[in-house]
Amino acid sequence: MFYITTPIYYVNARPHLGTTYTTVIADVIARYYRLMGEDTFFLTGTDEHGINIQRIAESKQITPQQHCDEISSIFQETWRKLGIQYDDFIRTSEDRHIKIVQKVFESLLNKGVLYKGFYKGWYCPHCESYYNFEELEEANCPVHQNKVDYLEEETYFFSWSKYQEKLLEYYANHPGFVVPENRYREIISFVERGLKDISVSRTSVSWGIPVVSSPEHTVYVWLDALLNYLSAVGFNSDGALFSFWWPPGVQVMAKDILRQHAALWPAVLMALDLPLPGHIMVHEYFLVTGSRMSKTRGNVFDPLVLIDELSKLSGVDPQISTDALRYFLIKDGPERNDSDFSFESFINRFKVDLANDWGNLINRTFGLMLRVGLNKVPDPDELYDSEFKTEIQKYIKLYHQCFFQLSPKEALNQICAILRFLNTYIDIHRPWSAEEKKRDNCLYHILEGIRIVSILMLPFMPFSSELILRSLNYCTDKLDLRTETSLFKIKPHTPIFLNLPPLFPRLK
RNA sequence: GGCGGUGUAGCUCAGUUGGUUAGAGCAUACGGCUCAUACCCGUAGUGUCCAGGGUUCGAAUCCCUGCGCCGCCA
Repeated sequence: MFYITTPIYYVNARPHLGTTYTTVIADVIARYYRLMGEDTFFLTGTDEHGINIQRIAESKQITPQQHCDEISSIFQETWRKLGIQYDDFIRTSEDRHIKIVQKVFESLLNKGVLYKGFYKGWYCPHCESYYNFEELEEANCPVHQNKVDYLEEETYFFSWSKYQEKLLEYYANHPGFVVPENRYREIISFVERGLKDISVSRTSVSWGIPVVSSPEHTVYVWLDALLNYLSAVGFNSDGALFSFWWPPGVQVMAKDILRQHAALWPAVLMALDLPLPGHIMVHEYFLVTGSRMSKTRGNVFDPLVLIDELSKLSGVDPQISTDALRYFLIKDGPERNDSDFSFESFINRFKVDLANDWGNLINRTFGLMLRVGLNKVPDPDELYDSEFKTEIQKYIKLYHQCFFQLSPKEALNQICAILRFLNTYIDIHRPWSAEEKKRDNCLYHILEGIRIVSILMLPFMPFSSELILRSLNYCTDKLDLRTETSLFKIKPHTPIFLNLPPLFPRLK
């Protein structure tokens, strides 16, 4: 049983490379677990409340709900095109979510971890937070430089401070709770410096979930948003479903929301007496020539445009371009450090790894078979190469370890190592000039290597991997990664379809 | 200003609890191959491991100081 989530994305903008990266990571891990035979539940969705959305809708002269419907469907469409295999897509404006949030709010009230107080100060609608006068820059928001309003409002506070010690104890007992380790240390240090109770309701925001016992309040967007992880799996509504999936094994996100997920969210769960997620997995940012992607800078990349561009350049099917983008994101994405994105680096990855190494390996193998008139898997004549086996098994083992350590990037690097090994293997055995038996033996091993790489590649590049496996006449239905990657499973004399055009054509 | 992160080859990065000549990929150069998408394979490198000091038989690794960049907070 494995439950994995992405954050729900705020509907103030369309999907971009950053949200795509987070979602692809989660999808890769989810696919991996499914292939490992686990029951897997992958959740993503959209976060739709708050004053920002209210204002955007006003400026577009539509209702907030209309605006949310529009953006939310763009997210769903984008993920579908990127091959994101989510099991559920939750929206915070849905009834099922609203009801749970309301129930949870009341139960937190009953438990005495929420209390009424007053919040006052200068409020920035973009930050959704208050500032002291001294913090303002020329009476404007220090972050956004826009006008701030003096507000004093009644609000509910969550007794975050009560959980400080419990959180620290939990971190100490669960070293892998936040991954990677530098973020784990960061959150400990944050909590050690002291938690202040935080406001979890607003009276000034109408586009939100009303508090049942006090309907002039709406639930603060952060609390609202975090609770999606509960409502999607039937907390307080479907006990069997909930106890089956809870808690999440992995929750993926970018570093900007570490604090909410690694300190606030666990405290809320503790208040509800619920088990905490296994791992909060944090990644870094994509940069564009050294600075952060943002709408105002105008340097935001749309994943669908990138796919389109690649297809135009290479003439490949959009599904292949999608695979290429997924590959690029995992291979070059900011798993542990911020990293620069450029269209050139994307194209370069396509050329070097996919066209030259992976695509070409298949092409040269199939081409050779065609040339010598083979259209079936050749017979190795019982001469299985044990060094070949040992070498590949070594990388497969590492591949699993990398997934276990939540590093899809490193897992992918193990596949690349196999590819290099296979290309070298052909060069050493020279099947094009070897006598027939040796030639067939070599080709058998190479085909087996291609089969294994395709299977290992399934979480990363689902479309192309399936295409290759199908041309090897290899059944991919309910494929189990654990059993299907044992060596020498490809059967001699199986007819294979060699007329596969270059999957990743070389670009000019 | 405080807290945290980070600084390793031209580029992107890996370096496990201190332990021989500091590694990988890309890019570069040279050689080989010619089945293949002018691909692939092999060889070669180059490094003030940000700087300075300290601990140690021994430091990229631990400690102190400074500098650069990033994030969060004030």
